[in-house]
Amino acid sequence: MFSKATEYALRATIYIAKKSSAEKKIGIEEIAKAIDSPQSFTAKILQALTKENKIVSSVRGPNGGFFLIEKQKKLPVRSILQAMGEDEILEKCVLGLKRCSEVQPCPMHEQYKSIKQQLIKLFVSKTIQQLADDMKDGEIFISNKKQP
Amino acid sequence: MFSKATEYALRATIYIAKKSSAEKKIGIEEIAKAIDSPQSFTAKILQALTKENKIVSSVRGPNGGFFLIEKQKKLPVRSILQAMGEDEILEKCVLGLKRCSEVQPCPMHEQYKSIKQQLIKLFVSKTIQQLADDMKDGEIFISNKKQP
DNA sequence: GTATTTAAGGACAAAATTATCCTTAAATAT
DNA sequence: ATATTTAAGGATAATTTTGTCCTTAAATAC
Repeated sequence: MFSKATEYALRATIYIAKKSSAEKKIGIEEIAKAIDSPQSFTAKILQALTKENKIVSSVRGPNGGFFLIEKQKKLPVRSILQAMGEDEILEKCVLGLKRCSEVQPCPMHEQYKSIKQQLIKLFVSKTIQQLADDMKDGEIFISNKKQP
Repeated sequence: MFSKATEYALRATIYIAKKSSAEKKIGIEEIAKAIDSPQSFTAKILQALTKENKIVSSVRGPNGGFFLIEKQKKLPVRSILQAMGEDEILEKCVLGLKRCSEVQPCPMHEQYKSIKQQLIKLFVSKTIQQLADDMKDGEIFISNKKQP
């Protein structure tokens, strides 16, 4: 569905939301290990998400790292897709037709329509915070390692 | 959602299903023009779909070209994804986690589950034939050109 | 048979994506 | 001030995806 970059962006942001706060920031090394992603590449991605502090916040130096302010935690998950420039996936025609629409529908359009709407709704209604909160019980994970 | 290659594969196969038969085969030039795809690249893709005549049939020489036999028209759309090696997209975790499952769900798993099921159902239940048939009325299209 | 038409197949090129590494800048601690 | 820690940023490399072009093979037409 999404590119690796966007998958890493989603996982990293959720992990940061869960594990950190303005008081307890979190470093790139821990993040990359936790979400099982290539560290340097993930750093680049977080750099993008941190641009203008849109999705993620960061500070440099000792005890520095990444974190989310309250406002950022309340962002819909879709805003991560937008920041990654991969938002159009949710709107796109399954067959890749530029003109596919209600006026000029492709053969999949009618049936795919409701699935698309649900996808959009999911990514708009769920906030970063909510996903992080869901993990609190320890029954929901964001790692590729086998849970004990 | 899908790679360009798979988008072209879907569009080309549907177009062939609609426009051709064992009696009236259809050439790569017409196909590529009709579905608005790069001709040589599309040829390569059809080559793959024609391998072992799995999804598409073809013959060379004058009046040769591509076509579908009845058996092929009845294949589910998903078989095109499978032939393109992109079938896993339907099953994959949205966050790209290898271990995401009912036992070890990611934070999106529960909500994405039903969307995934609908996606799979759509691609399994719809046959190539059905998509081609839907276009018969001239109210459903597979082109990027503006309809008059 | 020879020429023509059309897909098959191989080699290669361009572009995008994924990934690494090194230097720079900012913040803190001493 | 100096050293240390950590993200920011730039350069570059590897891989995958997308795309083109040319030759070969098969089928038909003559």
